[in-house]
Amino acid sequence: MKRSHHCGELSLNHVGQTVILSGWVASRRDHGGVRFIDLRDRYGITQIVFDSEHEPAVHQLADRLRNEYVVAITGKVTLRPEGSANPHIPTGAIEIRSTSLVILNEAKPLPFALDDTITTTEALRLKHRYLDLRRPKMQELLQLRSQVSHLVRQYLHNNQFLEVETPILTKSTPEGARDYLVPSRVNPGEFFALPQSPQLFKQILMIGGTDRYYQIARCFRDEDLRLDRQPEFTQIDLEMSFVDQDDIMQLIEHMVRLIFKETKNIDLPSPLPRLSFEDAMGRYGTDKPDLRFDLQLQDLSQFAATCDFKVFRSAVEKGGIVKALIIPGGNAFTRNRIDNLIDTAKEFGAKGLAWVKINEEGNLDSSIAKFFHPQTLRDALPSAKPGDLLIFVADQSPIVHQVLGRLRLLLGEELGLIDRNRWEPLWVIDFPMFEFDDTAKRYIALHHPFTAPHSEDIPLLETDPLQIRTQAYDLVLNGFELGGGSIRIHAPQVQSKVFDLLNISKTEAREKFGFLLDALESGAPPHGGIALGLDRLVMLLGKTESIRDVIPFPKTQRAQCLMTEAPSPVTSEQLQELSIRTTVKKPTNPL
RNA sequence: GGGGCCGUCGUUCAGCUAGGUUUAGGACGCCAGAUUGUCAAUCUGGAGGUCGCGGGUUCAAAUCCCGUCGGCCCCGCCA
Repeated sequence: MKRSHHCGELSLNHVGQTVILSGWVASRRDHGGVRFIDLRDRYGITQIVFDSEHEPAVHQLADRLRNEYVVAITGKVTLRPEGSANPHIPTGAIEIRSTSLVILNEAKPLPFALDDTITTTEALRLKHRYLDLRRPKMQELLQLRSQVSHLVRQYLHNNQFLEVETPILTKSTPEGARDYLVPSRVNPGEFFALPQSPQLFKQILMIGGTDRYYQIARCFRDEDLRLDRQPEFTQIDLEMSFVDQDDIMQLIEHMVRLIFKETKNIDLPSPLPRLSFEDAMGRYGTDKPDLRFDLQLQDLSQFAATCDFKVFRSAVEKGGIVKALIIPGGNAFTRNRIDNLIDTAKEFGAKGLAWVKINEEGNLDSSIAKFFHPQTLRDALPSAKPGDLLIFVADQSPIVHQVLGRLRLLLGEELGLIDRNRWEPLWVIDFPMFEFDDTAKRYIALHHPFTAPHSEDIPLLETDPLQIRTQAYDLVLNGFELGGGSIRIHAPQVQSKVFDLLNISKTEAREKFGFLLDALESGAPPHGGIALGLDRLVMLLGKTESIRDVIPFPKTQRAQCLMTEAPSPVTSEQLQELSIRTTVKKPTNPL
């Protein structure tokens, strides 16, 4: 019995036809003389009727059906009786009057109900992922993900990109994230690493004349997990030769716009807004601002430098800054709520949080109000209104930005300022090339060490490296970093200068990236690229709150797969063959 | 490495902050019966947990204490 149709496609147009459907019993309703089941497959749900009057034998057999039994059904498509149509499902106008039923497989009672209003713990869903995946919502997300991948392939193929696979077993580069290591049996004591990204290979491909490369690439990072971070994740990875920053950004904008239009009929702005790293940090306190609400950081450093409040003045004298958030309606905040804000600010790294209420009469209401001339403060914060609460952080700028940036997000959430139906993509550009790590007393690369500086900034390599801005760009959507890329360094002298500044010695550089350095000296074209997080993109498009919902078989926060119970101990024979001994005290050896 | 929340029948939740009134309760699911128009079907009946695990306090622990395991969220980390 092969199915003639899917469970989501039958309608009034099919009335009278005899069809065969297969699928799972999603629910059953037994009225004695007549029994109903909802038959579900990937495409939808169709109601099946078993009638004792016309088909007593089939009706009798249907008594055995239980949830998630797998069945094949033959029957005639009929119009539902007057008043019993179900407007909630696409096939709700019709039903199948079954003339034959084959039970293909039975199913044990379920560990959890497969509703879309699922209330069970995620752990249970992950353990029984094969059941969880049957839920229409999960099917929809899988489908969405597939559709996005397909659109990406189609679009890039149409733009002369070659899809190239790069190695999964590759070389460990201890810079950056921790590597997943894979021992090599035939090279005792030596290890492959799983790629954190195909970065070096795609640059090599450009030097190899590939011109345009892409890959939907699995990447691996052995770091701690988060809501939007998994140890293995997928990137839309691409690289192009003989292009500049704008070429790549435009290509990606077109692609992302296409994806949003085709999958969700959403029109993203064209062109996407751009914000410099400096402005993003200054106004939003982060390099991935959520532009769905305003609540910008207000710079009060000038005001602070001349005010009577010592905390503010001395922060500025020590080279720091003072910034504020204007919380609309915050005058109504209770003392308790403000205290909570202060505690939160301290958790985020602030030494304290100053606050001033502007009461309805426009007067300042605060223990520190006496230090300020009300009018001077109002002049410094022209958009503050009676009824608002002002909160201030005074410190070195990274701390001020971090604290206020995170308070901004928190307050945006709490005050309901975020419109869930808005899509606010933007590019963040002109990242600094280096940061100075105070504890390690050395420069570290903000992006990665192959990122090219703006050509006019190259002389600064010799004089003032912290002022160098790069040809790097991050695509940000609703506060999530969707991806980032850059024009790469193709001049070997520039590359080695960068390694010098990063305190990577000639021998070290040779050991780690010798092949790339050789390649750069062998006719490297100017090139650049980008990588977009496919998982995050689908997560946002699918309006689901966790990256785990768009990864069919994700890991828990402890980096474990609850279904397969990976990772797991291996036999001592396996370890011996690999010349490996663990230092774990009580290895729970399986054999 | 650190902080927070959580763990009670298959599921979800109540009971815990006055330890005994709990043979641990409700709902969903499950099992049986009834039921010819439901789609969260309905009605009647039934089975099912010793409260994540270990230890302690106590005459008495789901309830208090300590430890431990697991899940989630966050900080660090993620060039």
